[in-house]
Amino acid sequence: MKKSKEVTIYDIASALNVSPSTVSRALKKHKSIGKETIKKVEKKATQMGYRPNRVAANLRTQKTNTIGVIVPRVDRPFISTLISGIESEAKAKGYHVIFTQSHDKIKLEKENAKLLFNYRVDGIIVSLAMETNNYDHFLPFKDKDIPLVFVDRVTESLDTDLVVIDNTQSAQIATQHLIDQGCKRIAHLAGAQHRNVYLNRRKGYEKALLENGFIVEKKRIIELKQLSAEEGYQSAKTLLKQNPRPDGIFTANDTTAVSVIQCAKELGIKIPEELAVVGFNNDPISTIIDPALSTINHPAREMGEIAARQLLSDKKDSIIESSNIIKLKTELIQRASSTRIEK
Amino acid sequence: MKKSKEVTIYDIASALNVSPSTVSRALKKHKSIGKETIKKVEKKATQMGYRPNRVAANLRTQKTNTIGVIVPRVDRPFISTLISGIESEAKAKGYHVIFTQSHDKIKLEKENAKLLFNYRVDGIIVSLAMETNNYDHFLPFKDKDIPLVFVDRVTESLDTDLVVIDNTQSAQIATQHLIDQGCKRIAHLAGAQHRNVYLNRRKGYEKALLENGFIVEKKRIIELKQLSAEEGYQSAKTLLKQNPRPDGIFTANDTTAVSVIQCAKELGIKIPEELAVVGFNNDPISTIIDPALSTINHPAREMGEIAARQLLSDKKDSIIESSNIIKLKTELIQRASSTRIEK
DNA sequence: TAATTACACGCAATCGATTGCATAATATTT
DNA sequence: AAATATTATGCAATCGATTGCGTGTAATTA
Repeated sequence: MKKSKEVTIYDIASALNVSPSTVSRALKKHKSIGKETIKKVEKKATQMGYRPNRVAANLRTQKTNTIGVIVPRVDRPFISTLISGIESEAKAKGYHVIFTQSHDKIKLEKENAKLLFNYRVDGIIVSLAMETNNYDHFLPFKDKDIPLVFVDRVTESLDTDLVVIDNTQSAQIATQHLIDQGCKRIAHLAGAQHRNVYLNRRKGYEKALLENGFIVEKKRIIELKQLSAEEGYQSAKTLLKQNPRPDGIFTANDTTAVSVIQCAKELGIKIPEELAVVGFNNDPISTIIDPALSTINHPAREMGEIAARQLLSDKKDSIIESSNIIKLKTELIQRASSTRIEK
Repeated sequence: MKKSKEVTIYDIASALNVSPSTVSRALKKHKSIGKETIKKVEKKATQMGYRPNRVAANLRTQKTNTIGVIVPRVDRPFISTLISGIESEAKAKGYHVIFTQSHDKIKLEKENAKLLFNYRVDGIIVSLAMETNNYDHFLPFKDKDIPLVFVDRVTESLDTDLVVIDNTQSAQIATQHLIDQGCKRIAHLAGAQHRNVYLNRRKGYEKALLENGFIVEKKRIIELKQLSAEEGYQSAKTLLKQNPRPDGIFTANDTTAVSVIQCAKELGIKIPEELAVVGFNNDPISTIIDPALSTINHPAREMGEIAARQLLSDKKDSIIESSNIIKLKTELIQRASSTRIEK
């Protein structure tokens, strides 16, 4: 198999007896090049099978038209939808996406940040690993003025743009909803408390309780490291053995909410009559579980799109050096798992 | 905000009074460089905050250490897991991944192929768009001897490596299972028949029927364009209104299988007693639906890993110019939706 | 001591496209 | 007709790292 040689603008140039600069400009339809020449060059280029070498162009222009993405892992509904949004928006603006996974490990997150930097991406979008508690690996980006946007799992410590939802308010609404449905003993399955999203969801839960004259009871709050199905199931067991038993549970994600429902079903506890459940994320599984799960809809795709838009918006123009915190709206989706009172 | 200047090997060189080539080699721990010098250079490099410019290196070496990926869309369990596998394996071999989505449109697939080519990726992995029926946009890769691997939704027409599962056999096993459970009238929700995966699943379905002395009835096979939940629901309605009604359904994916179950439940049809259902993919929803869905487990992550491994394996060494078709094993996961006879 | 080998490093070209600064040719204005 | 503007194109440096080839010095061998 013969590998055909790379065709460059030099080849086109000599075939046409013009200079490489003319070819370069012609291919960009630069106005200083004659119409005839442009046509000639374009024709020859396709005829010779020319393909512009972006690597060379990138080196010269100091721009790669590529953005890097670091997420915990792509095989989760929220993240894959988020990424899909990022990719769509980036593509619309002529950018490509290099994505990497941290697998929720700070070590991998650091490595990825380094590699993306070395690839000279024009910006990066990050959703932090569960583990991450130090943010120095992002400093080189700040130092070089490379746009950096955090999404969902964020930190404010770097003074960058943030795209988030109002976790506190969402959780408060979810909890208030349980209260409105007549729940008296509401438990909460929380996530790692050093991650803003889970901390705020817990805060919202507590806020709702307090505003309604309930007390916050420690034994009704369980913090889970990963919010996995297994953890959810175990915690549900613990909670549902309590006496008196919780009659409502708000969980920090849908995965654990589903586990709660499954566990309750096994124990013969009726949902929503004896136990009302509200999750968070509006994952596909929330509509499949029976009874369907009430949950908070997280606008994943929009978050991705906005993050990309924010990243690629030309900040240089504006004199204001603001670090925006963009908060997107969520909505409570009420389904059977929490509907005791008909609307 | 002052953007700090790029530090290059030239800067390190002049700071140390050595040549750039020495710095370059020292950073690579080239054996022809003295130990002392290597240490000096490394120290200075970190001290000056040097970050190698991969773009420049890529241009010079004609290698980008990047592989491109084109998939229909990432926000599906199978695909996101596949990608996760690709990324993990690629990373382990020092490669990065640029991924793109075709959204099941050939036009986008073409654009993506072009862009990835222009970025001079070292190889690409593709899972075809639903629409794609012409493969010329991949010829430039073949022409330049850039490794090209198709996964799952493949074509044999380009004589490349393929990573697939045995769809025919899997479908046959699934259908045979329904027969073994006593089903007499087995229907099939099929996917677009010009895509190998769906064609073969249908073939396997038919094969099982014929081998058991059943006849293949057209009215029991419905071809769906997208295999979406809505399509699945509508088709289920159609099938379940037939007289006599099917007592078993094998669907080309889990999404539609779940729709079938939901539809049947609404119609008061008992599963699995009156209707046994088997899906395909082993998506998360298959364990959430009640009754749990029997399905074919698709080794998504392994497929991604193997595709990447295959792509990056050094073919140059081997004299044999084989285009491998790697077939991975699947397994039938029997759950309640099809269990009439206790094992 | 002379000759050979090993070691450590520098020179300069190269990868392919871009672009500021000429320059030549033609067109327009005065 | 001379001066100026416009149009079309070329020259050559540049982006930053890599690498084949060459060379000077020190170490080893005959």
